[in-house]
Amino acid sequence: MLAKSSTELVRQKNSVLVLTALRRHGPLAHTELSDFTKLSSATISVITTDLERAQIIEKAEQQAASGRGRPRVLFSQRRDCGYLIVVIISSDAVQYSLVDYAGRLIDRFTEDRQQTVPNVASFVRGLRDALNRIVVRSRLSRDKVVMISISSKGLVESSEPVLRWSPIFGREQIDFAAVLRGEWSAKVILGNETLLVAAAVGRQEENKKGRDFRALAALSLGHSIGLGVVRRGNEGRLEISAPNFGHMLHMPGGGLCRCGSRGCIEAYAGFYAILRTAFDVPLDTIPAKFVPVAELDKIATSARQGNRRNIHAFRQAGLALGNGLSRVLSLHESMPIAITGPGTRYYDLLLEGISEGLAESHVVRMEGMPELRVMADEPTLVFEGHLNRALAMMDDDIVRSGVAISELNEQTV
Amino acid sequence: MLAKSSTELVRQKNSVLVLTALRRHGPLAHTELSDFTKLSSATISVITTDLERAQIIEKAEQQAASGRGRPRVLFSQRRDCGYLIVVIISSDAVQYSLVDYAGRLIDRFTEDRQQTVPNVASFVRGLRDALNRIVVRSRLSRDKVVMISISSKGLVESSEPVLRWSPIFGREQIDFAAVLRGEWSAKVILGNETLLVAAAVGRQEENKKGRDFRALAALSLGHSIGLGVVRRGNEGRLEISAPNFGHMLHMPGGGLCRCGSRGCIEAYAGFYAILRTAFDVPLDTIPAKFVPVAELDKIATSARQGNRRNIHAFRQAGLALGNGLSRVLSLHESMPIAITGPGTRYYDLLLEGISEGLAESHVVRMEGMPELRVMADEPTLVFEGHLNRALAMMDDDIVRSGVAISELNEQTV
DNA sequence: ATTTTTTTCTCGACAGTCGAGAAATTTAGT
DNA sequence: ACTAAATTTCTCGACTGTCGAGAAAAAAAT
Repeated sequence: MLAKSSTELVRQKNSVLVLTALRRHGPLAHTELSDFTKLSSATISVITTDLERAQIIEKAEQQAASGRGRPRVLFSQRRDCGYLIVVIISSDAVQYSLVDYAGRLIDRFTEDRQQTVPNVASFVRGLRDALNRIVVRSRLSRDKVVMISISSKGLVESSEPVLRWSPIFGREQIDFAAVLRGEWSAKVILGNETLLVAAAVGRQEENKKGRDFRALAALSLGHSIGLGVVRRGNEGRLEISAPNFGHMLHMPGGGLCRCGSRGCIEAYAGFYAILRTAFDVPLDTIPAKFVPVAELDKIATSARQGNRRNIHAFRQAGLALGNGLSRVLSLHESMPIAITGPGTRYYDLLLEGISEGLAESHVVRMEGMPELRVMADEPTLVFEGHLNRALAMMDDDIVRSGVAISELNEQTV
Repeated sequence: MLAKSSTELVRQKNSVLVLTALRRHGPLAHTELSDFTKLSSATISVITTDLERAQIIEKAEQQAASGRGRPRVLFSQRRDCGYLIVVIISSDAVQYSLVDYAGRLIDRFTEDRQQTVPNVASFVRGLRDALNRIVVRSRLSRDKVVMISISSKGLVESSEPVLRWSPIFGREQIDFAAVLRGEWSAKVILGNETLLVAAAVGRQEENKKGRDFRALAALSLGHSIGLGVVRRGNEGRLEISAPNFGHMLHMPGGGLCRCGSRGCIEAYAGFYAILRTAFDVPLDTIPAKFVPVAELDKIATSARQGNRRNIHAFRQAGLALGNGLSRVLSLHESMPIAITGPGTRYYDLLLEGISEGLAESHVVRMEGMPELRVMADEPTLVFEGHLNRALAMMDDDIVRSGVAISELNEQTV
C-alpha cells in the first residue's frame, strides 16, 4: 500500500523540482523557473521566497541588464548550504574530493594505498584521517558536510552503505555507516563504480534525447569487469542498478576467478585473465593480484602484429563479455552499451569476440545488434555520476528538513 | 524531469488509495477506510461521496448491526462500473473470462485452438469472435468493457500490447491494440504469462510479510520456460518484469531451440529438450512442436527407477535452469524462487541439477542458496495475476476519468 | 426515558496552486 | 527630459485539498 498524499507533500515535490531545475541549468530567473517546472509564476514566487528564507538559495548579484524591461534576478544555490565529500576507491589509490552544494570542486587530494596486504582496519584508519584532513584544510565545520558519497568496484548492498565484496578486500565487508557513525553526522552512501558511470552516461543521454531515452548499459573493462544499467522507470525517472556482472557465471566449472568461484566472466575478460590465456597458464592458477598495463600492452601489440595465441586471448575475453551481455539484454531489454575503463584501449582486439558472443542469442536475433560505443574517460564519468546522485539526494533531504527550519524561523521571528 | 504536483493530483492519489483498500480488503466502512489509508475521517467523507456520485462505489445493504453504537455502512465497488475481459492464450487453447469491477467472475469459456498450423489471421478472427460472444452472452454493452487483459507465453513489448515472439506464432508479431482498435474502446494490455504468476505470488508474499518482502522470482516449467521477477521499487510499490529467460543463452553453440537460436535455456530444460536428451537425439534436431505429458511421464518414471540416461536428461535440464537462475540472481539480487507449471511434477528429478547449477556462482557463495518452493496451481496464479494487474490499472484509470465525470454532473445538475 | 457507545458527518482552519492583473524597472523613441 | 513600450516580478482572490474537533446520528445498555 502506498503512502497517502497531502498538500505539504506537493510543496515538497515542487520545491525539489525547482532545485533540480537550478542544478541542471545553472542560475535561473523567476520566469525561467516557471518555464522549466511548468509551475505558475505565483507558485514560483512562494517557493523561492521559502527556499531563500531557509538559506537554501539566494538571489545572485545583479547582472548587466540584457534587454529592455525589468531586469531578471537570478536565483542560485547557496554554495555553503551543505557540503559533499566524494571518496573514490580504486585498486591503487583513494581520491577524496570536497564539493559544495552547487557542485563546485573545492579541494581534492589522492592517497596512494600502500601496495602491501590490504588491511581493512588500516584502510578505515586512513579513511578517517583523510576525511578529517579535507575539512580541516578547507576550514570547514564537520557538520556542514551533509553527505559522503563513496564508490568502489565490487558488490554493494542496495539499501545500506555496506561493501559486501570487493576485489581489494575480498569478503571482508565494510559497513561505512557504522565506521563513520559518531564522528560524522553526514549521510553516507555507497555505490558501485560502474553504477555511477551508468548514472553519468544516462544523464548525458537524457539531456540529448529527452524522453526518448529508454535504457543504457555501461561496461567497464579493466583488471575487473563492471556493469551498470540505467533505465527509465515506470514513474518517468531514471533508475540505476549495478548487477554483479563481473562475477556472473560465464562457463560452468571454468577458470578460477579472484573471487574464489570458477567460471566468472571476469575470469575470462579481466586483465589477469587475458594474461593467463595469453601465456597459456592453466585456468585454475590463482589469479595475479595486479597486472601492469604495460604487460597487457605488450600482448596487445603482439596480437596486432598477428600473434595467434594473443589474438586468441583477447578473443576469448570478448566472447565472455559478449555472452554475458547477451544474457543481460535477455533479462532486461535490448539497449546501447557504453564501454569504458582502461580496457577500451584493446577494443579493436576485443570487438570480434564481443560481437560473436552477442550474435548467438535470441535477443540479438530479434532486436539486432545493440549499439556499442567507447567512452574513454572513465574517472571523469565516475565523478560526474557521484555528483548527479549525491547532489540530487541532497536536494531531496534539504527540502525535507529545510522547510521545517523555515517554519521554525517564522515562529521565532 | 518529473512532472509537477498539484492538489488535484493529491486527490487522485488518495482516491486510488481508497479504491485499493476496498479491493484488497473487501467492503469497508468509513472508519476502516480511514484506518487503512491513514487519511482523516473528514477526507474519507469527501472522497467517498465523490466516488459515490461518480458511480464508482456504493453503500452496501444495511447489514445486521453487530455491536452497539451507530451501525457501520459499508462501501463497496459498483460491480457494473466497468468490466474486464481476461484472455489467456496457451499452447492448446484460449480461455476467455468476463469479470466485473469487483473482480467477480461472470462468464468463462475456453476455445480449443485447432492443432493445425498456427495462423495469425485465423487466430485473430477467433479472438474477435470470442470477445464478441462473451459480451453478447452476458447481454453487456460493448463499451462497458473498459479493459482487455491478454497473456501469452513469449516475448512481450514492455510499453505496448505487442507480442514480439511466441512459441505459438514464432516471429509473427501480433499488435493487439491495432487488432482491436475501432471495434473496442477498451484499453488493451498484454503480459507474459509468467510475469503474471510473479505478480500473483508477489502480492501473496506482500500480504504475508508486508514491507519485509523484497523480491521474488517465479519460474514456470513446461514445454517452454518462463520467468517473472517481482521486486519492491524505490517508491515502495511492487515492480514486475518478465525477462526473456527461456531464451537466455545457456550454452554457446548448444542445442537448437524452437526459437531458431542455439543454446537457449529452453533448448535444455523445455519438455521437448528433455525428451531429446533422453532419446539421445542429436542436439541440432528440429524440436518437436508438441510433447504429450504422458511421454515425459514415462521418461520420469523410468528415471525414478534408475535409468541412467533419463536421470541424465533431467539433470541436464536442471543444470541449465540452475545456471540460468544463478545469472538472474547475479543481475538482480538473491531472492526466493517459486516454481510453477506442469514441469513441477518432475521437481524431484530436476532438483539436483538446479542446485548444482546454482551452487557454482559467486552470488550463491555469497548469499547462500536461495529458497526454492514449488507452487503447483499455475493457471490459478495466472488468472490472479491478471486480476491484480488489470483491476489496479482500472482503479487508476477510473479515478482519472471518473472525477472529471463527477465534475460534469455537478455542473449540469 | 436516559445514558453510553460507536460511527458518520460537518465546520472552520490551514496549506497549496493558479490566473489575472498590478507594480517595478529598464530601454527606445521623441 | 519625458513618455511609451517591454519585460519581469509580485500580490490578491478564487479554488481545491487535508485535518482536527466536535456535532449529529443511531443503536445497545441501564
